[in-house]
Amino acid sequence: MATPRPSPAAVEQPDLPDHVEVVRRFNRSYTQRIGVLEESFLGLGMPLGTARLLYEIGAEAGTTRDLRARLHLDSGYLSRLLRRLEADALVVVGPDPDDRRRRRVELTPAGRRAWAELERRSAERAENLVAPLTGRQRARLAAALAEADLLVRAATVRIEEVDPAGAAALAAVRSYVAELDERFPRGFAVGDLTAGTERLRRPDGAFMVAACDGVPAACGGVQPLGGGVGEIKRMWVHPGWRGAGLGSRLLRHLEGVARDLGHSAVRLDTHGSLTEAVGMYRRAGYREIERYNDNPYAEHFFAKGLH
Amino acid sequence: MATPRPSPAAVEQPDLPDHVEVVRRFNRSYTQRIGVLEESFLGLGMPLGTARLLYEIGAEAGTTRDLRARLHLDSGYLSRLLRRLEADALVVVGPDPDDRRRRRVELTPAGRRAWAELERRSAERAENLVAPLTGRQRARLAAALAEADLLVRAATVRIEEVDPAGAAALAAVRSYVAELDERFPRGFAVGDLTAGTERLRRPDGAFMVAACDGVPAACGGVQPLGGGVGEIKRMWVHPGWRGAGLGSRLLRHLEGVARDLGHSAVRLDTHGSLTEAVGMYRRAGYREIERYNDNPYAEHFFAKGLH
DNA sequence: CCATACCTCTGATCTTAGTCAGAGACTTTC
DNA sequence: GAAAGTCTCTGACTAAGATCAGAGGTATGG
Repeated sequence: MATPRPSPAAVEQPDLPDHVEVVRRFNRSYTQRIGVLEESFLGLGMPLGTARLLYEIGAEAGTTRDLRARLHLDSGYLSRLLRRLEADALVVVGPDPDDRRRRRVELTPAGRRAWAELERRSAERAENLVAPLTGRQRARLAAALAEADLLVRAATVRIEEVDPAGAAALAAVRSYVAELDERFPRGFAVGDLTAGTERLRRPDGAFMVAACDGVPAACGGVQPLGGGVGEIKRMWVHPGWRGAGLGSRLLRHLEGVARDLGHSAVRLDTHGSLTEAVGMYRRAGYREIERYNDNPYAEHFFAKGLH
Repeated sequence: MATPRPSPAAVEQPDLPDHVEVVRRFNRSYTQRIGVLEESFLGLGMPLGTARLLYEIGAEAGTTRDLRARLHLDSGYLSRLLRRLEADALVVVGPDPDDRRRRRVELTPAGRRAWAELERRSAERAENLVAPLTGRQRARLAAALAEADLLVRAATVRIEEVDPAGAAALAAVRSYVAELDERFPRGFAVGDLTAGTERLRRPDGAFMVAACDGVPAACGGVQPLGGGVGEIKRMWVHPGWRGAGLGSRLLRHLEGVARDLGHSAVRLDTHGSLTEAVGMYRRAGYREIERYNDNPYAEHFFAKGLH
């Protein structure tokens, strides 16, 4: 955890330097120093939009549809940009074998070279930034940025309701059971992941996934337990995201969903080896109760009223 | 200091996550989430460039020349933007009394209202970013960003040679002697700040200032002491910048300047109450020597050879 | 007080960014 | 196999960003 340290501006104007002010101050100085350079994304003799598109294709090839979603571009505009890249022989556009209405975009060898050059310049910029710092200061900067990155990403992750048997949900649940299998002393018997998902569906249940850049970051669902009680199931947070409050946020969200579904209380069970989870439930106001099911993997049972 | 924590990506791709990678990763996620919104700088019914200009004028009125330098704009382009703001009655442009070739730009009351609205929206954006976080996490984010801000700013400060009797140098030196007066047990007698500045000029001396956004962050000079020895004088780092390595950087820079000026060693004196400075000199390879002058304020004397 | 340098503005011109309606190709549904 | 829906592309267009040469004021040094 970084030591709160008076920033140069705080010294100048010593009035309430609350969290919002720190964020704004950082935005200004950082975007001025980095963002402005970002705009000369290239000097590759290519306009910004074109370069960004090339960079995105290089990161992961896909259909024009994917690219439009990733970069928030108009279909006509994207089409034009692609034609430009095609004219420069940096990409090839062909029909998607799966659905021939769509078109797939891939880099040519020349495109890969141009992409590598963008990569190189981007890395060079980052290197120039840290160059004047000593090793210790670089480590401090890296630690501070990594911490900020985690929290900013966690703050901007969107929790979305999905089909509990759909691709997004199953990807998250697969990570979940893989971790259980690894952490439980005797492993975890992986059954059919789609079994029992009907109860996690409307009208009596729901399932949520929080994904970041397509990678699942957290998931969890509510299913009916009868008697106006809901049960929170399959709650999981990606190990890399722990400590950023994503779990508490998701838990609060699930409680709200349970309330909307008409439940007046929620229960859940968990294994003792999931210490972070047990701690989080306690902090969130859950009280430990007697065993309420015959789940062989469960050791702790919690409940909370939804007033 | 923030705990190095595996970021979500580091979990996915566990290969060398060096400092450059952390910076690049942060750039991507941060600019995607903040920078993109930054572009819709407002939806104030005003193009981005115009809004940025209005914002800059509001932050500090000045001549068109200043504004051009601050925003890196072409003179013709700026003129056009100003006319637009003038047409909307947000600014008034008039001749600068000091030099009637120049023109001063100021906000009208309506302009101040528009500027306040920009401020409000900018703060709102920062608030929305931290809104999903708990109080503890907000504090962590603020601390991490403040730390990163300090280091990034320190890394991007440019050290420039200036006239030791010029405005930039005197502003820094004024801060320097004000601090000496405050920290020395019996105060510091402030004389004429321009006295003795000739020796800090070429060909035998030099004076450097590191300024950030017009505010002096650090200063220091070299003057001849005779016998191929240079003396480092008036070295000072703004209190808000200490701990970011700016002092060591400046010191190294001054040693390089002294070498270029033909000196083979440097000396300096300092007061015992400036503990940070004493520590820094020791870390930079200076060894304590006998008193070499009659400076009544000096208690410690250092020297270092310039091989 | 004249020559020179400086400063801002205007007009002309160009590129980039972004939007929209509709044509044409393909897929799904009934 | 026709109708309806989906997807990309084209043409037409607008606004914004950016640059340049030169006109016409204003200062400064001899």
